[in-house]
Amino acid sequence: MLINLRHTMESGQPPHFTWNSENGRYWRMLGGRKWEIWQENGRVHCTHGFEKRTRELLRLDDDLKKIYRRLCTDAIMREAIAKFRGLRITRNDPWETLVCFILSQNANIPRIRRMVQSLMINGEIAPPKILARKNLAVCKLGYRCDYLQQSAELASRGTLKRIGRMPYEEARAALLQFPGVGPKVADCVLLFGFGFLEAFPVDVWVMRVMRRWGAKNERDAHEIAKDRWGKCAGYAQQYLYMLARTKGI
DNA sequence: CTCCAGGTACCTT
DNA sequence: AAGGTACATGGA
Repeated sequence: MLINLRHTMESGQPPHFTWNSENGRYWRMLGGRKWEIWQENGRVHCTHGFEKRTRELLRLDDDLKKIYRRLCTDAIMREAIAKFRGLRITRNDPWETLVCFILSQNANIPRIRRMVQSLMINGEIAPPKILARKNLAVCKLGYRCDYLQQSAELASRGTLKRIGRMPYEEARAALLQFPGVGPKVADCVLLFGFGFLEAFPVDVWVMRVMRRWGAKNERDAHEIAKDRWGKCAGYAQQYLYMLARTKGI
């Protein structure tokens, strides 16, 4: 099984904000139990009883080799794949993903992580109904606080459950109705929360790389991504994001 | 002090 | 349909 756990867990995806790194292992609480994941001799291990959830989180059923064959048609992508070989897209809880990326705007990863951690109860992000009426002044969310609480209100009506049953385009339109959710955050939630691998979040880093293919704006970037990578666009995005960040593109 | 950080909402052309 | 700006907060 091809996977690099560190690249996967520490690449700005939701686990980067919701999981803890300790002694070379990763852990979080779920349902009052400690869920631990680690890698030895290439193989992924997890706390007994979490095998199915681990498989889902790390998308171990994705055929990474096949995805690479689709992506590695040019030098930039080949470089990214060589550098971050084994990086996988993760599949996370939609509500937690929505919270992470509403908070992500105009913040860096350490700060996003702090804000997310401040919203946790028993190791899980507080559910919509709680968050909607909780006083979040001590959480230092800045202007994102209103977005979050209004989105929590909307989510508390089962909206995310319904979105989960929609096709990609419809789900995207529905997510854009949430306060504080624009194109970038919507695509992150579609990719990391709902598992749509065709989603292509365009942030400042990805946009910088996409200029190499002639993209002048976000619309261009999406069009190019869809043409070149189709249902693998989400994977392409994650590799380009990591490459841009480490190379300072 | 200024600039920037996995953007969005809102206001002008 | 594009382009510009304010927005809280904290670290460099």
